[in-house]
Amino acid sequence: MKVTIYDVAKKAGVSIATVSKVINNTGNMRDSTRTKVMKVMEELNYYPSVMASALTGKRTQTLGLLVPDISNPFFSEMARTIEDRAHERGLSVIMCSTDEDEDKEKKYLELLRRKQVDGFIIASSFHDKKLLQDLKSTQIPMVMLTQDAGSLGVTSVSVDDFTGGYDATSHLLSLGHQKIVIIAEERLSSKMRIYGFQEAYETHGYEYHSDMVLRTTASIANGKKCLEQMLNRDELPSAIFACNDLIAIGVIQGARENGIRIPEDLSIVGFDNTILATTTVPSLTTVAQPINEMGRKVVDVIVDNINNEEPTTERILFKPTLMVRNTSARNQYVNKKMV
Amino acid sequence: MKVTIYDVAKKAGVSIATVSKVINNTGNMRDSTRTKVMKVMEELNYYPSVMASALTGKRTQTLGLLVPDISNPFFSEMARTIEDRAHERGLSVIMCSTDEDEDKEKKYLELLRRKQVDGFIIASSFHDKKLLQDLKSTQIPMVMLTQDAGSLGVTSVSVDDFTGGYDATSHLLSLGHQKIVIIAEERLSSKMRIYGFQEAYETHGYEYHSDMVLRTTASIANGKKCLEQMLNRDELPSAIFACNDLIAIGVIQGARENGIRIPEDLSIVGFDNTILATTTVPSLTTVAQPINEMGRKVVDVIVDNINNEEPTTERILFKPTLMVRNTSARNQYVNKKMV
DNA sequence: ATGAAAGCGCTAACAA
DNA sequence: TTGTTAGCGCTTTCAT
Repeated sequence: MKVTIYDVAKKAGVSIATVSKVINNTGNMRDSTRTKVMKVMEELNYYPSVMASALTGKRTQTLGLLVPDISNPFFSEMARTIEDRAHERGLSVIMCSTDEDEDKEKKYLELLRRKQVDGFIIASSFHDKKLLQDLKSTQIPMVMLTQDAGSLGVTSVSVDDFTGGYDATSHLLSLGHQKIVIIAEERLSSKMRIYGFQEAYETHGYEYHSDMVLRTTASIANGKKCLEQMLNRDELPSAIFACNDLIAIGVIQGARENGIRIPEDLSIVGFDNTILATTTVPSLTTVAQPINEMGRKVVDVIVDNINNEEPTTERILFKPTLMVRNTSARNQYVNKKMV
Repeated sequence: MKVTIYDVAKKAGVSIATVSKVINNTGNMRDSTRTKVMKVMEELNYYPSVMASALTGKRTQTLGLLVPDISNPFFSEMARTIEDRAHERGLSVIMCSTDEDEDKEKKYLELLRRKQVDGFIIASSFHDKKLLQDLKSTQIPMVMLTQDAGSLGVTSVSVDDFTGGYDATSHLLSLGHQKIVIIAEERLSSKMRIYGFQEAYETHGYEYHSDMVLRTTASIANGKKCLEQMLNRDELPSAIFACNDLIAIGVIQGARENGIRIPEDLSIVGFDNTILATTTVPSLTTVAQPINEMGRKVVDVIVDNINNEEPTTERILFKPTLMVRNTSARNQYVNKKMV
């Protein structure tokens, strides 16, 4: 059977209170006692039960991480740094991929609450804002990741999506592209990128039309689909700004299959700078999010929230960096004109 | 404060025992009672504590997943299917990336035991076999994933690595390559792939030398390093079989940077068939592991183990599939001879 | 059909 | 310095 604190106490000839003290390294006692107890714990291969200790009001030492899809490299890279930092801070993490599905959001949130996680890191956008509101009212620490909390009044760690969108678009615009399509997701972060897109258009003195925006969800297949859709409608622009690398890769693949040369016929800029951006050919021009710093920061913030009474409501914005690689080039049409 | 079973009982005007029964859907009681209690639970927003219930001998309903690195697409794709299936079966999963580091292996194993996970899925290879032996002796259900349990006598879910190695090598050999280098990891699965490699050599009537084997750990950077190392020593073969896609991609990148054409000058075969295999150019010839089926199966096996007294010890082997794409081609040298 | 009470493994006063 | 004891929120016999 499982070794309990009683077994240790008995074998060490002390009370369970004493054992508890050595486990938690609290209280005073003779050195010899501490040593003896530790020795017995060792011998018995004793592991204190986190369950039991959590039940007495201590923490469960686990974090809930909600992401849209852990198999999306952006989130798996993020998860990795979160996991590492969490472990450094003494916490484990339970992962949940919501697919941004309303039922799963609810289900996983409830599940994690039942498991009494010490805090939530929410990188998945919620359809039902009320769920988040409810969660907030429970006082369980929570931090939004990759999406500004905005109205919710909750701490968030994200990249400056507006600027990212602006930079990507400016890059394309200054390359002579005038007809650019932005492929966005249905999330707040995409919305901000669209605003950045719009702002860049206006700054450069061009006119922005809302029909430059295409919506989809993050996957290679969907990126390809968008490209084909444009092709069928004979509306292919000279450049595409995809709101994440997965979609961008899909566009690249679709282009290749249809004999469209990149970047000669079509320029593409992605977002995230995942591993995929460097392994594709041509390598992908994309907006980098500082994944490691963000992952580390989000854990530090949630740990602070767990340890302090007062929840913070700061909105932490990281700086995006445009990584110019090989899928973006000067608009041929403009070139010809100039020649 | 947190809503407990007592709050529900009080408000519903029943005892906690009754509430417990409706939670677990056990025992008999008047329909009206059950309904009333459920209504109160709803109103109070009551979530039974998994902690407390686990303490009374029930399960924690969580699985521990040990992988080398969750940001490796192979493992993140695997984690995704595991997570999904686990949730379907009512379990959550705590992820731990060990980096195949001896200290982390030990630390995470202990951590997960303290958290009383119901079972372990171990996809990370352990340096210290004794840890695994100890774990096994605790009777906590465990399943090895992507590595045959072999001597341990524990259930395992893996791909037939020997055949995978054999197929990849045969493919290359029959393409006229005689000098092939295999880049392997320090894991059991790699070892089996090497044996498959060796077997293919022998079957095809060629001579196998142990200096055809290079060792490294899974990363793009390491793959590139291996390529450069061969280059420096002027020992570049006409084909390389990398034991996973990450390494293969690194080799491709290294080759490109050094002006080596793929597949004209160098053929490459990877292993795993991750998302990377399709996004690189040329697309990667690789040995596919049925990730989804494996992930699903491993959860089903562990759940069975949790529910039954008797631990199983079956070794489940999935069939690998060679995906011939564009990084492997006929050896030029042989071609010329034939012409 | 319902409830009282013991106990799961641990923590934290409070006593001794 | 060490031990006693009352919970923590729940399950589960065993009474009623």
